[in-house]
Amino acid sequence: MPVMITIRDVARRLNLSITTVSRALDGYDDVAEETRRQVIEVAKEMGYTPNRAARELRRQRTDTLGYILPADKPQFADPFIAEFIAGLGDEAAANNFDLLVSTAPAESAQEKTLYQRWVQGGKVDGLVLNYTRLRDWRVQYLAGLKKPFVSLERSLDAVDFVGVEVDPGEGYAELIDYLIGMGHSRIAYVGGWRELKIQHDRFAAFERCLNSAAVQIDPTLVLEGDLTLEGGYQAVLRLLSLNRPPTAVVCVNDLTAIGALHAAHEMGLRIGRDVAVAGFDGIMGAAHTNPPLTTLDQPVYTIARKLVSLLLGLISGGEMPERQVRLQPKLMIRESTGGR
Amino acid sequence: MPVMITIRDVARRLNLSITTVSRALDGYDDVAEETRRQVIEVAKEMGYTPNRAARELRRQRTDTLGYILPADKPQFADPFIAEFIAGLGDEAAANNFDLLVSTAPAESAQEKTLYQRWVQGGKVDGLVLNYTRLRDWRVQYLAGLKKPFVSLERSLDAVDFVGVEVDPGEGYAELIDYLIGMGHSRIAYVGGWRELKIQHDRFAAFERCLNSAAVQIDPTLVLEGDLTLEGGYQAVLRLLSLNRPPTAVVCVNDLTAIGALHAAHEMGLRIGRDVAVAGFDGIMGAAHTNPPLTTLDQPVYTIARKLVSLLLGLISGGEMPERQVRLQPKLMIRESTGGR
DNA sequence: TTGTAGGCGTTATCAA
DNA sequence: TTGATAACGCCTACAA
Repeated sequence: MPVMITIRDVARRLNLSITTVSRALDGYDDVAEETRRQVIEVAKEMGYTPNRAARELRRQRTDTLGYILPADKPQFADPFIAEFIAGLGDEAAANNFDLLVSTAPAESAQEKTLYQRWVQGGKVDGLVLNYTRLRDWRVQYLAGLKKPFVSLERSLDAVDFVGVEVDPGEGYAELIDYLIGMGHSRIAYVGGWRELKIQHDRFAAFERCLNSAAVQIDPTLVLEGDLTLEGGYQAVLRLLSLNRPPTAVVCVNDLTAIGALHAAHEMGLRIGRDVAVAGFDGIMGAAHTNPPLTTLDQPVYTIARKLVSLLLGLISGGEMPERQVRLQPKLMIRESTGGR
Repeated sequence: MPVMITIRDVARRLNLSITTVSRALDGYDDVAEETRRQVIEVAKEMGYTPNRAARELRRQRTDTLGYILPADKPQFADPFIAEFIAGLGDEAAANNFDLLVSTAPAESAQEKTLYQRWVQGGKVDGLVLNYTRLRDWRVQYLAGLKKPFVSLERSLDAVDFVGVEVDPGEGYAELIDYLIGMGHSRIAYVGGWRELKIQHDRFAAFERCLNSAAVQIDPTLVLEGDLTLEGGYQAVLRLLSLNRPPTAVVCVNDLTAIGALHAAHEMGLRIGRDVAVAGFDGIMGAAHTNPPLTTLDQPVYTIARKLVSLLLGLISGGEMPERQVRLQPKLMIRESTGGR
């Protein structure tokens, strides 16, 4: 058993009350300067660190934020997730908050148990959601308990939405215009789970753009992946094996698109010439795929920091100068679609 | 402020004492079956979850394990780390423990503060270390406080070592034999920070193998990377620009090797013919690089689970049937070195 | 089988 | 400027 040094030990050593020690360390101004100096010195020398559990119990807050990745397995290897978590962690740390991260399959019993443990068990002061579902029990649950949360993309359940939204409309308009300009008319879409807000929004924008350009959407060219590399790979293998395969594949995210690159490669196609591939996200590394990937770039890291900053505002309960942030992704044209 | 439901609320609702409720929920056998049934039902209905802070304070343990990734930035995108953390998390979860993860640059003040906060502040019951340094203050610190910890690779400071070690000796012997058999004599090594135990051990094994095969080591062919893709890329660009470039490059880990593949690709070399590249780790995806990567495969996920299982043994303080686990990596020959 | 009461280490209120 | 004291919510020896 490691020795635990408590505030009592420090107080005894200095012949002070624990009250004074506590206040000296917390920077209250009703402590004599000399006393404070001594307290800080001795505390440091003794290696005293306040006990988290005790402090949390007393203060009724944890200075901890939570993020539960909705995935079957921990997909930290997904660069989008890695950037996202890095952003959350950095902004949290910058405000002296910890970030608790875990994983649970979307809509699973496990997911509900985990949220309940964290929320009702008081493990976190607030939560960040992403991969929001159109109807999202998490939103209803948290809103019902008045537990602070923010989300990337608003769910239809969100009455009082605080978070960040990325509008795919203009970006897709640009992308589709460009693809059509390159002579494509058989354009496929590899999406994600249909309940996902991003899938819904992005595919709707995609449809809208094709319609307004009077280009037919062939239903056999619309496939559902799972946002992973493997999903993109499998879907595009199928697409390219069709009698009349597409000449361009628009993917709901970059990972899917990278899987698409693999598939096209394996089928012996020249990417950018025989078939065009585009992604969405602008993850680190998208510029360094083979060939470099055309994508709609959104500042994932910055978005994550913004989400935390909004969440902290919500927790502290003060005035919120802004409650929603709306962004446009930026089209990055690279060789996977034949370049400019 | 979200409503917090405490054990008191449940007790009041049932006209029972909190003692009885507590014992009913914790499965003590001195509770009437009927009482227990009611308690469980009402607790569930009210959405009661024990307050973590209170429970931890009372029990003087947290059922939480910690892992601090020694890196400048969160490198969750590193597949080795992703697998490692997944293993830690899964084994922890299987034993009803949480896993707390954070990042701090090796040897930084930030690293020390974080360890101190977690250890002295009682945030975690035990810690997992990897990327152990030859002289590692973490080992001394934790051993001094008698705080349970395990490590992947033993530090020279570890008096009473509990953890997993992977011995590169035999694997490298096989690899070097094979490379020499393929006609290579100018073999480069791209390593990591020299204080790292894995760098020390792997490079020592590499040297030993070349010596016993009476192959000269050209010092200009030994470079220090940083275990990242970018580091491997830069190092190999330099190597291949030498007047007398190497014909084979052995890398301390797979990520470095993948960077090496990029560099060789960019220099227009045919990998596996003009230059051979080998890695170490056997990360997911190593078999799917272009071309597939020859590597020394170690079961990262399993190692991580084993580490946690050892740590839990240490924490519970019972008999430890095994305190050290030693493993041999397995040579996987693929096209990046020309295949068989 | 159930209840009473003490205390885990902190912070905050109030009095000295 | 400092100190005594009462919670925070839970678990558990001990008493009933």
